[in-house]
Amino acid sequence: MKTAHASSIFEALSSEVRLDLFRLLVKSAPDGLVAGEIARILQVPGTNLSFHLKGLLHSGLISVEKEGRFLRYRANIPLMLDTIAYLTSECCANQPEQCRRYRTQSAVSPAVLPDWND
Amino acid sequence: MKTAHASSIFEALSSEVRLDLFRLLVKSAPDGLVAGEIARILQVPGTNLSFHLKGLLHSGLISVEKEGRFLRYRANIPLMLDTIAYLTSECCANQPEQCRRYRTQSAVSPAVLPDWND
DNA sequence: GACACAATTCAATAAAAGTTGAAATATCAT
DNA sequence: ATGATATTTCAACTTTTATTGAATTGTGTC
Repeated sequence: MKTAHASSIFEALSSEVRLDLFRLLVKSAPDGLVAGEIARILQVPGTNLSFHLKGLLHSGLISVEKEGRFLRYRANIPLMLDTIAYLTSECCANQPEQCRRYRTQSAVSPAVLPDWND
Repeated sequence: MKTAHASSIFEALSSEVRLDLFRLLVKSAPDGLVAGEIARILQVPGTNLSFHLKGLLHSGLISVEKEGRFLRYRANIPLMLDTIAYLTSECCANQPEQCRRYRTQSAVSPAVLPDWND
């Protein structure tokens, strides 16, 4: 995976609306959901949902299929697996041993992380 | 990991400059690099680099340590591993079997992906 | 055909992110 | 103390992203 594509995928996941949306589609796999259902579940105005769906589509993280007058969206799970593989390889580049050393620990002590309720 | 933190991490990785920066720090682990070295390697003006370093710092993906008049930055690899774990769990939520089915395939045929040279 | 429904596009606006040069802060060397 | 170096902060500006209501497109139903 190229860096440009990877950063576009992270860009797509960088909004809480879009992250929630993608997670919802993952949970709804393999059937997916039509736009109206998504809007109702996520409590997002349709026009705004379209905006975010377009962002996810552009990254390739979701796909769409026409179904009568509905549009059905699905998560592109293989691409997510590729993204995970990219992250894994970038994270451990040149030193797989280093990641192995960390793998059993927790990420970081709470004190050094920003407060996510701000 | 909370959704808000996860999306903030993806936000941090959503810029190619910051993604390159993070990858550079991963390759430089565990020593890390001081700001000046990063600026020289990545060919980014110091003032702009500071801006992006702050973003990565805020997400928790990198850490900083004072070293005389230098500031040394390091990748927070455990947090990246947590992020990978988050993605893995979100991606396969409620259907680990589905991800297993995909794992040996390639992500998607090139035709349905946007052109990343645009 | 006329009407209702699903969803998008458009236009306007508000808010946030990115970039740059100049100024400020802090440390080291003489 | 003075000057050089490392890095950040500040202020101004440009660009991009997010949100919303109104208008548009396409499909199904009567």
